[in-house]
Amino acid sequence: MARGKVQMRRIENPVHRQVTFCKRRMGLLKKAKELSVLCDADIGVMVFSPHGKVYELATNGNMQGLIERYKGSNTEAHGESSEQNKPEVIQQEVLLLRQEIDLLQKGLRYMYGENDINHMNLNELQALESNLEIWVHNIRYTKMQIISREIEMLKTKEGILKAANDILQERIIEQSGILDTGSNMMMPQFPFQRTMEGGYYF
Amino acid sequence: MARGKVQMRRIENPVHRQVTFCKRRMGLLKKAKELSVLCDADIGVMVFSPHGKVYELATNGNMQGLIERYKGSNTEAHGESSEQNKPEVIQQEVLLLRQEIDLLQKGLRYMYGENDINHMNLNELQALESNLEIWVHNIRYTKMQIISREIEMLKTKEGILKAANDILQERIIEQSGILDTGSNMMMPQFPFQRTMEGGYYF
DNA sequence: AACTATTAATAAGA
DNA sequence: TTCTTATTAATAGTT
Repeated sequence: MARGKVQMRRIENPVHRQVTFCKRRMGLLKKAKELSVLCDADIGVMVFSPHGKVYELATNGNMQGLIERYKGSNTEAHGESSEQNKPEVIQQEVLLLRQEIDLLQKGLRYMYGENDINHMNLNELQALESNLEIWVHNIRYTKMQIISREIEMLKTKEGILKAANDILQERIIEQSGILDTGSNMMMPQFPFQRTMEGGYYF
Repeated sequence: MARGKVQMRRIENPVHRQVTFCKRRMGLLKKAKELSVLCDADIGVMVFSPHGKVYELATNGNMQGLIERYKGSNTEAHGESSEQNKPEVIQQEVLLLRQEIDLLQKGLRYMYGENDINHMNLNELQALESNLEIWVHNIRYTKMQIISREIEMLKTKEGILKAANDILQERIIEQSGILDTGSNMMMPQFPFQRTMEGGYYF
């Protein structure tokens, strides 16, 4: 949609294809989120890259729930479940639990749009409370993943620099020996003391 | 995207909402098809209207297949078998869901004191909601402080080590000059290249 | 459902 | 991957 039309066929150039995949995938998920928010719909999107990687979006934060719901609506339409010979009671239970969660999460969204909380009953509010923690947990988990990655990378850099330090120091000692001077006295105290090697309190 | 921006929140006017739902739903499915064709990806989209109607798209013509694939990619990481609907698996799922709910409810009760949630009125519940948000926020804030401190310290250490590197390198160059040998040729390439200087996504 | 004035998405280039 | 920009595509409000 820019700098020229694009033909609706597979992009042959692999680089172009990858770039477009990345951009349009983001666009698609954004559109899905918008539709969900604007129109109060639950949406699940699964994208399978040609290399097998999976990208997903479940606007209620629970793809399993949406899948259950999808299967439910599907089998209901056909009047029966053709494949599951399993204890249906338990499966039904999972379905109900997930549907409940879906509903409650939907209620949560009202909280941030308008104050429709006043129109919810005691049970709904109770469920909403439980959901807040789940919601917060999901966000927190994602952030923690990012932060952990960041810290790991910083630690790696630290390790590399320390190794570099050690090598450089050895070199100085070597050369000092060759010089045979008292210049060691002036040598800075490297590597620096290590501190704070303890765990991280996530 | 036309005749004025639209706020990203639920459209209150039911007619507008319905119209937008229809238009954007079509747009979403179109985008999904395009992405699929252009980038050779398989895509599944499930849209659940607020009234329970289901709209779907499976670019390979088989949503069940995509769901299986999704589940497979999800559980492969955990090394589980491909049998998703084994009674044991489902039972386990119910157990986990229940435990999660139980845990959250315990936390809520603990937070509010000894009061049983079931005996609370609307106002109390609303107060509880506020408290929960504050509570969660405080925990998150404290953790962020700790993590920020951690990252700051790592960065400081990095800076110190880099500075040390520079000094050591200078020293080597100096001493090499005194030696007046060709040993520079063997000098390692320090300091190491800086990479990953990007921001942190808190 | 059709029509457009606008906004949003994005292809190409850097 | 990310940013910018020139264009096309999507769509909000209207008819």
